[in-house]
Amino acid sequence: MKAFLAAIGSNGQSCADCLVRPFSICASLDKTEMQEFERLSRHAHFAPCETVFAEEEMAISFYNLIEGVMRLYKLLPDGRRQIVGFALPGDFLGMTASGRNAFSADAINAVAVCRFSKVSFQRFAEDKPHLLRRINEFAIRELSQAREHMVLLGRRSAEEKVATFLVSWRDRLARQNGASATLPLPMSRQDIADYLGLTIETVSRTFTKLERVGVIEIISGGVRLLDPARAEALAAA
Amino acid sequence: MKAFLAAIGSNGQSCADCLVRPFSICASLDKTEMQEFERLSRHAHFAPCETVFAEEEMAISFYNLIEGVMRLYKLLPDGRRQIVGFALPGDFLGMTASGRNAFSADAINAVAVCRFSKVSFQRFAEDKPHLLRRINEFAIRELSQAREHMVLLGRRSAEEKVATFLVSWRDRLARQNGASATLPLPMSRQDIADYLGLTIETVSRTFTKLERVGVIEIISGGVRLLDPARAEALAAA
DNA sequence: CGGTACATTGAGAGATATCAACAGGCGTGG
DNA sequence: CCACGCCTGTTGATATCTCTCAATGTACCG
Repeated sequence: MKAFLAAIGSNGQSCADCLVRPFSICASLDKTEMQEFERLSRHAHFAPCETVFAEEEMAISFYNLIEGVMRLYKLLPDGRRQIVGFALPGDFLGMTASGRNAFSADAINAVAVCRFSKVSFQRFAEDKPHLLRRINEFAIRELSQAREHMVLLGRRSAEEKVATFLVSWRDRLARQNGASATLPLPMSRQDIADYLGLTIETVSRTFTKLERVGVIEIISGGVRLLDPARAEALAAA
Repeated sequence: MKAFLAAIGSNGQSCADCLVRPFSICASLDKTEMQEFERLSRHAHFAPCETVFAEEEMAISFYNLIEGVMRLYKLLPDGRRQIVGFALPGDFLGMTASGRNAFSADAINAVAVCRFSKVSFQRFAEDKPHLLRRINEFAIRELSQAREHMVLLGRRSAEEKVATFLVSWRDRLARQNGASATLPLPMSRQDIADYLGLTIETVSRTFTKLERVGVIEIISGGVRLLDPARAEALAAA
């Protein structure tokens, strides 16, 4: 299962053989731009649970996630946590409205990123409308995901939340690896709970329930989607 | 109270005396660009409860909201509704990832918009990186609001939700009209409930409770914030 | 083999939803 | 100008879902 997720992404040193390029903002760059762009970037690696950046911190870098999964979250003063998204290879992080990060980002498993200083990135992007448009598309896609998630958080039951999560996680992974009934879930139950606005116990119970009715099989490090049609129905659109 | 909200925005025919320009994407345009831009736009008016555009519909226009308040919402197949935001004068609507609207938009009170066909807008914006960047900023700001709202939906109690809503609604209005203890609430209790992921009864009870403890006074068409500090404390950051 | 962190399961409490009745404001029409 | 009806909002009683607290189980790692 680990190998499965590790297969997403690239350990290559060069953009030329970067496996996530087609999914990343870099896909908008031509060969020459790419070479210039490559010189601006530094690879960085993070171990599981390491923090890549924290909320409220000055945001001085952009990141292209090239390998691994990250959790993006916000904390309330009393420690309650809401995970606002999981980042997968190809995702672009670091855009802010205020200059400070709007959320924190941790590595869930081993993570590799391309890091760019904002100033050099912005100088590079300045006169490249195609890159700006691509970044804009990414922002709009995230916005659309965020709104979809608001519906989940505000209006769905626990069962619908979990089913929706599994189905859309499958769909996201499928875009990179092709379809599979076996879903790796590198994040903990607590992460899933904080993503869905539930407690860990409710998530656990709901998983068990879905297994009992034959929709999923709980396996080490993930689940197998035994009855995807049923799961989609439970997700209620 | 109606006059209060109507004062936001402009009935003027020309961009030159448009009151929302400094808040809108137009602020990034110089005088010449503005004049060209003006020729691309058509004013349109919507009566309370009229739908400006609907989810899933092909999105062929962009909109600058210049007067009034709109509710932006998504529906589940069984009719459950989640309001993903309220739009105020200056807000820019119509960006999509897929070409289809990700949500529906209704006028709450009398609404005036500048409407642009996407094709002419995109032709106009093509070689204007400053406009692209401005639009990008708007998208990122919305993204940041969306994530803040996820925290509210997933992790806050009813009382915290209502208090947070009142405080941030006040702050949004203050940005346009200056601070005031009197908050117009042009949206219905049902709208507020669907925004906060609650039922109308819970919203009503919570308003009453906040009034009983002296935090607000419920008045026709809105509330008066009697104890803003207390409201902020109840909002839990 | 024991410890620790994570996950599951159970019992009970509590917050919010649901169902139902009532009140108040506003416009309409007599 | 008043009465009626409708729509929105409020309040109450009860139900239910999810949370909380607690115990047990399980996998991984030293």
